[in-house]
Amino acid sequence: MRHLHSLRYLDAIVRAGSIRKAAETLSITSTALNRRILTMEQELGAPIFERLARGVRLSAAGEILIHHARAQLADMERVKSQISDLSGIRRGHVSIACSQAVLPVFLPEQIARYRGEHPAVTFSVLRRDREAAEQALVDHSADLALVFEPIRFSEFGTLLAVSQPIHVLMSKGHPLAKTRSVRLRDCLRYPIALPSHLYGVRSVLDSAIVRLSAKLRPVIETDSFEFLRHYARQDKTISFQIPIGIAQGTRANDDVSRPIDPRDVPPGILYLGQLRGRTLPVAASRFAEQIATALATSFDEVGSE
Amino acid sequence: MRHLHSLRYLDAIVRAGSIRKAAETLSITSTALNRRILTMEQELGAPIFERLARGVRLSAAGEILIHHARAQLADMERVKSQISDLSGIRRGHVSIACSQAVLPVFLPEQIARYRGEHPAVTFSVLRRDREAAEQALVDHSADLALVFEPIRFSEFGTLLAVSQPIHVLMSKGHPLAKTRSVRLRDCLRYPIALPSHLYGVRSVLDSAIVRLSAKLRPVIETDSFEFLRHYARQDKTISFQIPIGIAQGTRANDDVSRPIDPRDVPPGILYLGQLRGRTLPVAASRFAEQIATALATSFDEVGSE
DNA sequence: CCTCACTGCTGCAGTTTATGCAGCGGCTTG
DNA sequence: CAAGCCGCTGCATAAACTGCAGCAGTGAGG
Repeated sequence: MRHLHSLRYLDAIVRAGSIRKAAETLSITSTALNRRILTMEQELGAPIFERLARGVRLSAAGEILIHHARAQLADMERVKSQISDLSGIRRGHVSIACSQAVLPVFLPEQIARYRGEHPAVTFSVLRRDREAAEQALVDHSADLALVFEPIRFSEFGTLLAVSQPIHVLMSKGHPLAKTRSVRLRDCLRYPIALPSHLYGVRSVLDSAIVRLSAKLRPVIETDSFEFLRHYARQDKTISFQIPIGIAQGTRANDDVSRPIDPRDVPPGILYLGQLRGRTLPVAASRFAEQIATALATSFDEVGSE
Repeated sequence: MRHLHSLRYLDAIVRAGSIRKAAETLSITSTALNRRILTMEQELGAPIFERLARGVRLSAAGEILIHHARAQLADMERVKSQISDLSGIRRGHVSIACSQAVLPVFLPEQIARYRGEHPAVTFSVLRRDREAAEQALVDHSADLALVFEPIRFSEFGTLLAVSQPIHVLMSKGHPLAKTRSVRLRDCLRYPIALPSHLYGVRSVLDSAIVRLSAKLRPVIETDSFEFLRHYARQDKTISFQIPIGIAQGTRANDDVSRPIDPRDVPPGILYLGQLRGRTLPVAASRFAEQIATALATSFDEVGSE
């Protein structure tokens, strides 16, 4: 819709940090962009940006406005998708911000399944740590978030929450693999590879370790689970992961996982959520329903709030 | 803001029912308006209006769009008011839809008081029956609603609810005025003037009467409380009203009011509310706070929901 | 200290978009 | 069947937007 161009421009400037850069990405001249901002500021009666030597920064008024603008843009998408839906065409776009754990198995499966039914729907998958995921909801760069142990909750509207007990990951022949369930103390006797503090698995482990008045001494600390998994296969280190991140039933899998005894480490929680109070586009809403049922059937649901 | 013109036009057409009529009220030609709609429909990929011989009517897609448009327009007002508020100027506009009962005394007082502090704020007061009040919230023609015994609740977000026992209204010398409280049966012995079924007072009375297995036989039935009050002064009829509608402590008042015994007629409830989930403009929000405290101090608050 | 790269901003000209006028055909109503 | 609306279209005009070239201000780096 033409009438939203100003808002799109605004958004681009905020993201780019300067009018000229934004003009490039929008493939118009900085002149046009600059003028639009000037007229908007005049209409508004207040400056939207502070002018700095290296670009522009949102003023207080601008902060309010950009929030409104992004909401408008997202809402327009929703309207369009609802109208498309009216004529029977299930098209649209779903953007989802998620923790790494759902990337290898769960999300690919789910998206493939959804697109099997609705091939006209496209997806964006944003890998975001737990704090950034909520931010993505706020600035409407994501419709949905699927996050393990999120940090802040103010703008997060929970759709579903499921329990995710921490599992120990190791190669097949590892001594810990003998028992059904593993005690945390036993883990500490082996070299450990850990995800960085950004991740929920780590924070759950950390607080459990504190209660044990022990200390985690990781041999490897990384923010790539990909690396973690491959490394554990070579060295005899152990690692940790949550069930949704573990490929179940794949044959060519030399890795073994065992749950940690819940007395030692309480299960973490995986949240499916959206921006509080927002009405999602049709496609996003349907997809959310799908993964909600998928989650609810595979894992234990946790009473929300 | 210029970029919202299309939405404003859209809204005007829906209200007017035809493009030509709307064009008049907008003081542009029908050509321009028509063209805007056509291009919007093209951009949208779906017709917004059905064309009839006598004008236009919203299509299904149009219904979705107009809802969005009105929300956007209202939200822009909110943004503007928040930005004005930033620079310390408390300006803005508050539109309130309300039952008649608050018109004579309560609302004039409250608005005057608010405008005493913030003279730059302007008001619209829409007298709406209980059903139309909620409709006004939905189509954003009102920010707030102050309604006695509303009918539907789906889109109504309650801010405060206070109890309003029904009072009997009569002229000074009336026999019923002797006691502190009046039984309903006693009222039935006198000629009665009643508001029409549109009003909450009537509906509360009606259901109470049914329980008494008696019948109301009103001498006068009207939708004007103004008339009701003046008539009761001349004839010896009695009438009914809720406390907030009764001028308390004014000297030049020949009317007397007595509460009906709560065993006969349970108190009705006066609701202050807004559109569920909407963020109000600053002025409306402040004003709502003011009347909420005013209501809470004068009357008994009722646990919401 | 000076240079240099980068910023936002402005006057002018060209282009695109929106508007207004007159008029057509279709429909309902009296 | 005529009158009165209605939405819609071709054409000319008015308004808005865009692009080019160039200016002044600012901060980083040598």
